[in-house]
Parts: sequence; C-alpha cells; structure tokens
Amino acid sequence: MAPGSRDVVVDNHLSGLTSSQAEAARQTGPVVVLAGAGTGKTKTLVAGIVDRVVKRRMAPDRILAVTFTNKAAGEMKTRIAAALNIAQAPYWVGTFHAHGRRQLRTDPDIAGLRPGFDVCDSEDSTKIVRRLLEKAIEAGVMNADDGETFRKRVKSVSSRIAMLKENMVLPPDAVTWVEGRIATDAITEGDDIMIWRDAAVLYPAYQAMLRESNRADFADLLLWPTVTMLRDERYRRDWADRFDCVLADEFQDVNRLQFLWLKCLSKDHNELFVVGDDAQSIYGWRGANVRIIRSFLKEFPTGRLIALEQNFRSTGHILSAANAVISHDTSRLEKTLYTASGDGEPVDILRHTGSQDEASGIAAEIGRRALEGVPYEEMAVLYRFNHLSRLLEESLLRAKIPYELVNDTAFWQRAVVKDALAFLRLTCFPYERQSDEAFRRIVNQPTRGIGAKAMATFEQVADEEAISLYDAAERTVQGRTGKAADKLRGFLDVILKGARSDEPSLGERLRALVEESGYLAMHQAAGEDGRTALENLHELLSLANEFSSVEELFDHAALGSESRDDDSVGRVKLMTIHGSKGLEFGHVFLIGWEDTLFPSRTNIDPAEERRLAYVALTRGRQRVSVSWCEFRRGEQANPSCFIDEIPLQARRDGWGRDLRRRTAFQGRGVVNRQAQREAMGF
DNA sequence: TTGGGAGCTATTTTT
DNA sequence: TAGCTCCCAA
Repeated sequence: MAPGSRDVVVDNHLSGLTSSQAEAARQTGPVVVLAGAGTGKTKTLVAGIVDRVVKRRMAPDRILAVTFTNKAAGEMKTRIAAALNIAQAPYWVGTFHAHGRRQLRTDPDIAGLRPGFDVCDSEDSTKIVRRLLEKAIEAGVMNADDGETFRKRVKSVSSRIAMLKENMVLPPDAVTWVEGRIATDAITEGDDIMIWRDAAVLYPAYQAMLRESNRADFADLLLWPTVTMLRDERYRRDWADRFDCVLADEFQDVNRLQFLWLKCLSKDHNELFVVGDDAQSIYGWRGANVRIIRSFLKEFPTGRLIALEQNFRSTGHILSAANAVISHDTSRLEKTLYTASGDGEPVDILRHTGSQDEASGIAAEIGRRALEGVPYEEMAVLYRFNHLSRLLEESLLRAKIPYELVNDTAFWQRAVVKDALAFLRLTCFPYERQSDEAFRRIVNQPTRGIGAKAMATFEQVADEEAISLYDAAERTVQGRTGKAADKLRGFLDVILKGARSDEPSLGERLRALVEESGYLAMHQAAGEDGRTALENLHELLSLANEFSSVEELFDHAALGSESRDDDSVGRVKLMTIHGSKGLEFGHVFLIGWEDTLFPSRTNIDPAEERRLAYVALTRGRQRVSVSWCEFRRGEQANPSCFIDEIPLQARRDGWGRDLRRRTAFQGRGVVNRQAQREAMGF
C-alpha cells in the first residue's frame, strides 16, 4: 500500500460531507447526532460506519447498527455495502426486533420458551388479552363496564402491557409499579387508571399464556435478552464482546427497553453513535420516549452532541414555515434549519368551502402540475387521519390520476394471508398448544357450524386435559353424528393430511390446504367481494415458494423483512403524515389543516401534534400546499393554529377553487371506484 | 346455536 | 372502507 493511501480513501469517503457531518462520522465515544429533516442523517450514519471500518479498522461484522423499520434497514444495508464496496451488507445491520429475535432464538430459555417458538404480532397479542379479559369479567374478578367499549378496552389494555414491558417491568412487579405510578400522580386520568390496573393484573396471565403456547410477542424479543444481560454479566459479555461499536438511527423514537439494550451492548467500549431528531418524535403514543435523546448528554457526560442544520432538501420558504411552527415547542433541543438554495415558491395556503371541494381542488391541482411536467410519483398528499383519503380517492379517480394508497394494510397483516398461514401453522403443530390461535382462526372458515358454544367445549376439554384445541376437537367429535360433526371431521382430516404431507414446496402445501378445506372456494363463491382476497391468496402462494422452511416463512410473516419495496412509479402517493416520515417529494399537499382536525385534540401530548406538522412540512422539496376547509362533515371550522404560525412572507393565501377553474381536469358523474381502478390498471 | 344482515363508528401504527 | 356488535330467523 502506498504511503498515505489510506488517508486518501478516508478523505474520499468523507469528502462529500459537510464539516459537521464529517466531524460526527469521525467522533469516538458516545455521540448523538441531532439531524434535522433533510440534513443527511443516513448519509452521516453510513459515513460513521465507513470511518470505523476504513480508518479505525473495525471488522464490518463487529458493527451493530439498528433502525426501526425494515425499509430503513434495507436502505441502510444497501448504502453501507455500496460505501464499503462489499457485496453483502454486514451481518449485524437490521431492526431492533430482528436483532432481538436473533438473540432470543439463540437462548429461548431466557424467556421460558422452547426452540422453534413463534413470534406473534400485535393482533395475536390483542386476542390473548381479549380472552383473558372476557374470562376475568366472567369470573367476576374484573369490572364488566369501564365506560369504554369492550373493543377499545381490550386494545388499550394490550398496549399497556406492551408499555409495561418497554419499561422493563416484569409480570410479578406490574401491580406494584402501576400503583406506584398512580400514587405519584404519573397516571391521573380516571379511565387511564382503570386500564393500567387491568393491564397490571392481566399481565402475568398473559405472559403465562404466551409461554404455554411457546410464543413471544414483539416486546419479548428485546425484553428478555435485556433483562438477562442486566442480571447475568457473563451472558452480557457474551453478546457485548461481539461488537466494537453500536449505532442507532431514529434515536428519538427509542423506548427505555431499547435504550437499555443498546447500553448493555456498548458499555464496555462506550462506542455508541446515535442519530435522530427530537423535533420529529411522533411515536410517543407507541412508547417512544423523546426524553432519551434529549438527555443523552446527561447520561453520557463525556459524549458529544453534533447538530446538523444545513438542509439539502427544501426551499427557504418551506424551511421558514417549518422552523416557525416548530419554534413554539420550547422543550426541544435548539437547532434551526437553513439552506444554501433560494427561497423558492411560497407555501400555498389553500382555503376550501367544504371537504368535497378540497378533494376535487387538490385533484385538479395535481392534474395541472402533471400537465406542467411534474411526474406523478413526485407528488404526495399527506393527511392526519386515514379516512381523509376517501374523498380524495374519488376525486383522483374521476380526474383519471393514478395514485397509490401507501400502507393501506400491510400484506402480511391481511386477514386472508393470516388465515391461510393459520392452516399451515396448524399442520405444523396440531397437537401442541402453539397452534391454538391458528385453530381458533380457521375452524369455522368456511362455516362448519362451529360457534361460540362448540368452541367453549373445545377450550374446556383442552384446558382440562392439557392438550391442544385440535386434539380436543378430535376427541370431542369422536362418535358424534350429524352435519356439523361431519364437516368438522372433514376439516380435521384436511389438517392431518397436510401435517403428513412431504411436499417440499410451501406454496403447494398451502394450495392443497386452502383448496381441500374449502377456504378457497369460499372466497371464489363471494364473487366480486372475494376478488381482492383471491388476489392476495395467489400472491401468498407464489411468495411462499421463496422460503425454504415454514419457520422462515412464519418469522417473515410476523416481523417482515426489507425486501418488500414496491416503489411503484407513475403514481401520486397518498399516506398519513406518520407514514411519510423519512420520505421526501417534490410537491406535497397537506390536507385537512383545520382546528377541528389538526392538531388532534385526542393526542395526550399536544407538542407531538406540532412535531407532526413539522414532519409534514419538511417532506416537500420544491412546493408545499396546505389546505383547509370552512366546513367539514357539516361543522364549521377554522384554519389550524399551525397555519397561523407560518410567517406571511413565506406563504401565499388563496381559494382552492381559483386553482381549479384554471384546469381541464374536471371529470363528471358518479364513479364506481372498483371498476374505474381496474379500467386504469391499478 | 349459528349464521348472516343491518347498523354503527372510526387516531396516528415502524415491529 | 372495514371491522365490529347486535339482533333475529332458521
């Protein structure tokens, strides 16, 4: 190697960076990079990795890098591999959950699980809670009416249990912990107190249920490894010794559990590099704790905070609008975005008379910009609530503008997909309680006369004999005659046949199951209603063939993976503001900015709504249009307080209808959305 | 006891 | 739009 060649390489890697970015990448010891929107967050993180590998000679496989989403992890992998010029990204780059799963799969017993445990998603967790709550009410242990609908209560309790886990509270300590929080007024609201108490009481039973059925929920994946690392120094060293440094993205969204996990793994060398933006913390309701990034330096007094403030994404006007809105959040870490590019177009503030008017107005404006040469995929409409997309969809269809509803319902979450997988899961472990949830899901799909009563019998037999529901059903049906019994026997036989199958292709096995069980026929018989279901089913069958084992398939279904990026071009994107975090578009339309909708009154933390507005505004590169309606659902409304905060010199106010008049994009008549979608090929 | 239809109501949703 | 809950007929 020629003298100095190494430095040349380093310079090459850091040369495309600003001085703050490069400084951050070169930092040793604990460092928090406070990276405003569009300031090159991921770029800096990747540069940090490159610096550690190239200059500090760390082996790529001894670097732990975590993110939250599969998409972000995939992106990070690609960029790291490219930057290091290696074919495959380092092994330990992935989501918190994927890492936790690896750790737990290595030693399932730390969570009281056996090898081959399943990971259950929040829907499964909620179902467990629902059954426990029903039982508790039935037994008179718990209040029947809580002032809330049962459904809402179940959801709330389920999410509180997850929050307990994220606060490192173990089942036996839950009641004490919650009572302590109530005593210190950390929990005050009447309803909230009840929900927390419910959660504390049900948590041990919930955990027992998971163990019994050999399943782990999302929080378990990180909880038990962390608890064990804190308890057992040898275990901790075993894991911590695998890494020379630890990096985390979107650090403003970590919860206490994730932070402790990171600390356990980095405390020996203190090489903890985190990147985030407290002004973009919008997941507090999901357990994210923005105080962790804000107090990073208190936690690590020797650490460094480096702020990235030069924005490379948006125009000056967009940034001053965003800065103005976020400046009212006084608890945030100080930082002000600036740009070297010009002011650009002012932010349009569009006033509409009603929501119908807004929808057609926005659609028309999108059409007009498309005529001006803006590609559809460069435009996005963002809203606070999912239901705001409805009217807009209709207007877009009418205007023949292709669009994509992002994150409608994730593929693996869809009922058909979960049903089909339940068939497969049941064939894997018919005689183990691990498959009980799968059994409940599909015994009566299609209907076989198995209702609440029959299920209660199966549950009872299963509990008494300590056998699986499948087993219980098999025993119960023995010797019975009649239509329902025959149908049930048919179902059980299909499962048993599937269990004995030595068909190597998972797609084939699935196909046989859904065909023979009548599940496929059920959807076929539904005609138009079953069409999407059939499409999803077929997609699943071909997707299943890409997996070499059922375990792999199930893991993927629960946690997903970064491979599924369908960046469809030529379509306007419609999504919630939450869904847009981390993305950018040339032209952004923000709808429904009324005092009745946004800020949403139901958010416990008003500052979070403000940060949401900040995220929304900073998605746009060239143009941002904010729209509000004088009337929505018959109620009068005023512009959102966030609109008032946008400085006059950065905005241009006008009526949405003035824009609409200038365009030829108005279609006519009522449309059948499904038919039109098909006609347009999407 | 089941199954199906009517009717109601919706936060946001990385894993 | 969808996903539940409630109610009634078979």
